[in-house]
Amino acid sequence: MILKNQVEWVLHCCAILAGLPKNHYLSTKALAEFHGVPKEYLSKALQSLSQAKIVETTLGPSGGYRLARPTEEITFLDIVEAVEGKGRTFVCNNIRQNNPCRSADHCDTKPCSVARIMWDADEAWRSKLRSVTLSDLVETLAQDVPAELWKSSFEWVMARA
Amino acid sequence: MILKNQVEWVLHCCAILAGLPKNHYLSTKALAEFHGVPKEYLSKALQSLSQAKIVETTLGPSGGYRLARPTEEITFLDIVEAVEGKGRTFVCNNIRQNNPCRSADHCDTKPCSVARIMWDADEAWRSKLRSVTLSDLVETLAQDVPAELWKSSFEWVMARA
DNA sequence: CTATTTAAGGATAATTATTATCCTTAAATA
DNA sequence: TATTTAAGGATAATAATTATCCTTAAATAG
Repeated sequence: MILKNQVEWVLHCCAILAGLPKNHYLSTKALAEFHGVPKEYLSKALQSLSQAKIVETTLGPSGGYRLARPTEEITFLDIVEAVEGKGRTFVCNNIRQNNPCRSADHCDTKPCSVARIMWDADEAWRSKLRSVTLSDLVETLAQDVPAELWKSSFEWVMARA
Repeated sequence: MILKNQVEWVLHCCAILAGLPKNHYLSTKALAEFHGVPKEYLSKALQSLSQAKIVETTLGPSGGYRLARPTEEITFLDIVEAVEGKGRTFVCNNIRQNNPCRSADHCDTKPCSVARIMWDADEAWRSKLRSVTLSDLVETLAQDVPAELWKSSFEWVMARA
């Protein structure tokens, strides 16, 4: 069970968009080139972000993407779910219904115990992702990325935004 | 990103094995029939449990599987990892290395910030699964499953164990 | 000793999900 | 008007999941 590589891509894209000055847009082309990923396929992932209202777009030259909300109001969960979907990692097929000892009219009152436990773990995962915002990420990156590289990357982006 | 259906199967199988008296084994055939799942494929999942030392086996008539440890010492994480592997759900391809502003000899000191956050969420998931044992599951099932069905299921199993 | 039952594991096939690529359309803009 | 862009449809390539079938060797019952 592995997340799509698009998740990694859009998280990094959002980090870049987070550093963009107001009223600037960055194109799929620039984002794909910056991260060294295929433009057409990245485009699909960015469309998912757009549908999820995490980014907004404009067309034409100097068009592209920008964040739709302040960085403090965009969580990792928002971004991950936009690409990966909101479904749970554990799907309960209710195999307890196949128990040969069950009467045909047996009716379950609660979800399966196994599923409840697995879903609790899912929720712990979600909860953790919900607790981290893009703002937090930018803060961490600002500390981790050498000042030199931080500056040149910003300039690279601004030459295209 | 969805867990294998084998995860659901083996969790239910372990619940059944947890109710087995000492020195009894239950075969793949019985477990597959009880849960209404394909015997051959379930067998692969049970082999994984065996390799993970969660269950132990014996051959021949009246052979099959039994738990290798007390129920309090088998966690959901043990079982899930046996089938699903121990890898993380987020794989970092380190796309920051593709940043065109990087000098060729640039060397990262820490793992990528994005990955660290995603891995924290993975760990929250694992941690939750590690906190629940087979013993806990059996306790919950004992409350959820009607006494009638509980009894008849036990008898069904014992007729084959 | 023999026939049967069983788990283990190899080989392979079918199905589904992921990872793309290409093309058309319509909007923005220079 | 020509160019640039996102959106979205269609399709293909690759990989993961979900099986099925077969052989081998160990345990056991007769």
